[in-house]
Amino acid sequence: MPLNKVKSAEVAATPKRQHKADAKAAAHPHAKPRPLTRIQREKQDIILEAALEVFSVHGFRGATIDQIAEVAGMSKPNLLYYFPRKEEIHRRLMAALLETWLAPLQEMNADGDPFPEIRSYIRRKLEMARDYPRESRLFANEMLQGAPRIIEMIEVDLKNLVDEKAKVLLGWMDQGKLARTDPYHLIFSIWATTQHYADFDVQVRAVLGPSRGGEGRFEDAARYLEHLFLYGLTPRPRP
Amino acid sequence: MPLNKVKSAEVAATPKRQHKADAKAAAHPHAKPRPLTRIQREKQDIILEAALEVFSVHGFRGATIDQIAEVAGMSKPNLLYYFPRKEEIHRRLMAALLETWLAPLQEMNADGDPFPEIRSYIRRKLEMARDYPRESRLFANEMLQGAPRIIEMIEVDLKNLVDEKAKVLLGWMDQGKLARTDPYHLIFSIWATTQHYADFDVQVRAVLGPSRGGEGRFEDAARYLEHLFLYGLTPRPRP
DNA sequence: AGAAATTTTGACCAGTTGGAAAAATGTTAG
DNA sequence: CTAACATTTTTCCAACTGGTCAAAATTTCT
Repeated sequence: MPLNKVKSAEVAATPKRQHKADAKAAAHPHAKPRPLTRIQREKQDIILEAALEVFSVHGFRGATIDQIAEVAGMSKPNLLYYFPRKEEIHRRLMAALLETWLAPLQEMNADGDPFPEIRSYIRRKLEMARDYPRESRLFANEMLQGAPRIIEMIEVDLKNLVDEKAKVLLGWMDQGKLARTDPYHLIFSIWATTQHYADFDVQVRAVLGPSRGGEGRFEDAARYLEHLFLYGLTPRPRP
Repeated sequence: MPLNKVKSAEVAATPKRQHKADAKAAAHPHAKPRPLTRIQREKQDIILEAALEVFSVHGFRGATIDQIAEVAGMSKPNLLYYFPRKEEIHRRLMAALLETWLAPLQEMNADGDPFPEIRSYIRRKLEMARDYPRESRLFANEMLQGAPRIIEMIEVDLKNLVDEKAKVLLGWMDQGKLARTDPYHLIFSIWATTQHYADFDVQVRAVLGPSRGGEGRFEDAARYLEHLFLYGLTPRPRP
């Protein structure tokens, strides 16, 4: 018996009519799902894009289907024709997000040298914060709520990946190529410092002020982080 | 004319009856506000505590008065007797939060030596993440939404404080006591790395696993961060 | 073109939400 | 004790929410 989804055993107190698609799928569990039409793919993309916009700001509970529909430029029932329920939209978004999210770390290569590898990992994460801030906020929102909808993926896929990369880091430390520190917290600190520029963007810009809060802030951040992770704050004698 | 609150000039499309307290205050702008009774102070505290619990998880929009009332153990109308509207509760929470939030940075002392000062700043922030995770999440939630309700405080109070401390850091750098880097991003990185342990707590615990995800994780984090900020990741020859 | 399938709309619904009003119940100073 | 005040409960409401449904409009396929 699978350990998850135990909830389905609950007695359905309210008989809750099912959505057409659900009903059809239940009737013919082996019916091949009709391939998506062009319109279906296009509209689903529009909806997901709009949902990203809304969910990333207000979180799951705070976002409404009406809002998403409005941003997507369609009526609520029309939106619900493509996604039978709010949760479904969010689920799709999160599934896509997790893949994007893991990719940069996956690229960290054990055969490379630690500093180029770590440096370009930081760069990639910082670029993601710059180019996909909504995705970053969506993820943060889910985390703040205790990740109820993705905890399993975090506990399995993400954990496995980090375990693997922590070993890589340990390997480098054993070879004396990297200071001996906690590889897990090292990874956390890279996540934290880079995602900060997406999640706390308002604060960063407000504090930097108009003169330094422009696009250049990402380059400044990259330079600073590079220095921090390489040398820390101890002053070094001028060459 | 004050620059904020311009919205009151909007034509009130719906005549929206005002709350009793509001009406009273408007009628006698100089009437001295009756001092709070014991019960009032106690109940307000209970409500704020409950609101912190709920707002920190679901954000402003996602939280409901009913939820807060239930956590506070009272009826919704009863709660509304103490705080005329949802926004008011949130405002009070944020005002109190900001003070708590700025305190640790304020303690950073220009006359001290940079490393002890920075180290203990990191410690204090990490302790806050450990001891007040809900406050941290409340703050993060507000940031994710673009800080609509506290942007002014961020732009003024927080910015001024950071400007001041950035000067302190620059002073240390000029004295050669601290590596020359961007003081603003230095402060950001301290915020990011420490608050991460509150805001992304689920993730941290999931990735560390049961063996290392216990309370000890904060000590591990402190050790790691100390090393990171002091020396970075460059390996140093053994003494 | 015309039938079949897909997409869109408008009307609708039950439950939730923020909030108001008033009546009922304490509490306290004189 | 009792009048004045503070607190709590009950009832209520309009707007919003997630979601359904049948019919109409449009697109696709033959």
